[in-house]
Amino acid sequence: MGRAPCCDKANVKKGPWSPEEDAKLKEFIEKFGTGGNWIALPQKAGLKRCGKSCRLRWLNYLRPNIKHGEFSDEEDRIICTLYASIGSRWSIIAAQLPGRTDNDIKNYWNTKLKKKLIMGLNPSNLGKFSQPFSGSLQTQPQPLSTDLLQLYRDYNSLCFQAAKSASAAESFSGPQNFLHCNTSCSSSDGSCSQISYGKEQVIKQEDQMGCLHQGFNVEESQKFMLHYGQYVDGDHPHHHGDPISVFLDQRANGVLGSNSQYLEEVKQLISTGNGSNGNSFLFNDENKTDERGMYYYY
DNA sequence: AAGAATTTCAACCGCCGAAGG
DNA sequence: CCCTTCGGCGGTTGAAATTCT
Repeated sequence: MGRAPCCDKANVKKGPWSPEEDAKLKEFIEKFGTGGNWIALPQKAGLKRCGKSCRLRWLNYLRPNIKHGEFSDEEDRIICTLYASIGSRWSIIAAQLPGRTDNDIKNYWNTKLKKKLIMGLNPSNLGKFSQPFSGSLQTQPQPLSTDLLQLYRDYNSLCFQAAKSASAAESFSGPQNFLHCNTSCSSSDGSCSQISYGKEQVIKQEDQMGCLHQGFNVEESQKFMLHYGQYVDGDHPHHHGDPISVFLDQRANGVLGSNSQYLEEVKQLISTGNGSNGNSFLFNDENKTDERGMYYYY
């Protein structure tokens, strides 16, 4: 019954690949292909590696036409747009970026792009930019679409709906964070955005004004700062429970709409080339475009 | 210059659906 | 059906590199 075990874990090498191992694997696959069986491949190729490890090494590093190095602005926009639509479906996102691997994109998102996006959503940063920019993502801020504003509003709305009912709050991580957070926080530029938590909250005036200038009303701006502040404080790339990720994942997973709806959006995006329009990345959602604003990411 | 802190990213882990037996 | 393996995927880890103090 069944098949042979995947590999003998005790006799399998782990850790970084040596140039010799890389050469063996590359040579074998170029000569014989994978044979449709990764588990059997290492033995045939004379490698003391698990089949899964070989597959990963080939797909992420050795296979031809892999693109290494900086992501372009266009690639950034595609990743952000697709992430906003379908969440962390890295393999689907990678399929739209020739030469990029899902692992690469996942790392890039978790270490750089997400930060840029969230920095851009912080109203205290918005005031720093009086004019929209175009140009390199690394050196200049760029405008975000109003849809990201809408994403954040959806998120805040969910938080407050959920906060009204204990059972809802239990099933949604955002409100729990919101309700139970009791730490002080400061924005990344060192200015404190939030002075206290609990029922009495004080929001730094200029940050509120930043929100208001960007189309938030007073209540929204306060909600925004509360959520944003708790993420920025102690932010670390290994922490993936930040509000915007949780929210985007839940949205993509159907909390705010059916998954198929967003997959449809992706298909449309790809076919129409939307999301690569000038400096802002936009995706069509006729229900969520009642306002326009300009947001930035570093 | 040196130690601490932070960031990066290759690689591993574990789960899941599909399919073999 | 049920059990098992395989391939694929997303989440996570940790060593190395880089930046900060």
